[in-house]
Amino acid sequence: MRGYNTSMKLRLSRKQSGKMQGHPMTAQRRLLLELIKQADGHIDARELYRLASIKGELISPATIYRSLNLFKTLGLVDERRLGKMRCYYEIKRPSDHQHMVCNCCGKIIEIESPLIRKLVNKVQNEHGFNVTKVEFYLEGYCEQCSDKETHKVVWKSPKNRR
Amino acid sequence: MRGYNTSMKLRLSRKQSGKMQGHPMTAQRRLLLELIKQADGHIDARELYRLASIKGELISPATIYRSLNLFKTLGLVDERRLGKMRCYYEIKRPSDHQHMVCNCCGKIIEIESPLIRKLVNKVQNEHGFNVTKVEFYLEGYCEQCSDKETHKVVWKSPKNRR
DNA sequence: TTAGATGCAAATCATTTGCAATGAA
DNA sequence: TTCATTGCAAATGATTTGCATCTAA
Repeated sequence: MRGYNTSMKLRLSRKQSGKMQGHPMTAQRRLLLELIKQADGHIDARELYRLASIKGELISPATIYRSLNLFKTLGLVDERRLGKMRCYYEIKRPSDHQHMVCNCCGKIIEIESPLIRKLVNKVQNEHGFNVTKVEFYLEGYCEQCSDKETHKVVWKSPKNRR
Repeated sequence: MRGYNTSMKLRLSRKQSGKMQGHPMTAQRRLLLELIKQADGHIDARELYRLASIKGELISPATIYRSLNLFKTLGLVDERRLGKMRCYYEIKRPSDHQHMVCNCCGKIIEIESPLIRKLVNKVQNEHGFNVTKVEFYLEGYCEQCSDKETHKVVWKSPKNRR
């Protein structure tokens, strides 16, 4: 029995869809999914908050984390922890791909190789282990940064460590 | 093994060695390294604190973390983050080995395969990326737990999540 | 003697949670 | 209507840091 909010409230509540696998599709969830898609992979909670804010849609951190957890549960997004950094989220894709992060510029490079699948299968058979998640993560210096020879300096920067 | 110490102070300060690559070898550091060695891999800060306490040697968390960081810098230990869990430490070893963790019982299985090195080399060459750290981590269910069919229940337990 | 280490408590940082208010279906 | 979601603020839990006090070399 209340009308639309004119101020900081979410504008894009168009109710463009019904439920989401049994869970209500809210404006916040729609926007978050949207942002994750647009981000083209590798976006974190903080960045989602920032982008939403820029769009004039303030979503509380609690909601962001709760939504991300829901998306994970529903299999809509994948969560990756790259190094000691916070978690990154990306729309779930069928292909196996892993990541490589540059310590210097922070660039994230995706890698894909049949060797990964092969390795997982091998391990799975040898140990009778039922693998549900594969995390192959490489850290180092990308081509450009390897030339700069500024590693040590930047590598120590708190900015890159957390 | 307990109760042989009356005061809370560190007893084993025998100054059994000089410096440690330029850094003073203190009783705390000696004990921590000792514990990490005895742990036979995969021990975390909390467990180190607990084990030290049991021995009657109270080492402050701050010192534990500071020591672990030093050990890492000196290349004495390796730090691994297994899943969302806290970091685990192990004495540095020459061989490449990675880990597989059971979601159900928490067991940590080490895996080793020439495929890993092969994969890293391949990626390195293809992308001109200078790899400094390899983290290959598998999550799933070990042989025993796969049979139990109690996955869902235990899997959700907060105990396993953090 | 003295640079560097320790302990303590307070500070960070990411994430979670309790609860009352709000909103989707 | 009704139950799930949201926002807020407080709680958590791991790790870090400032500072005064110790201690290895």
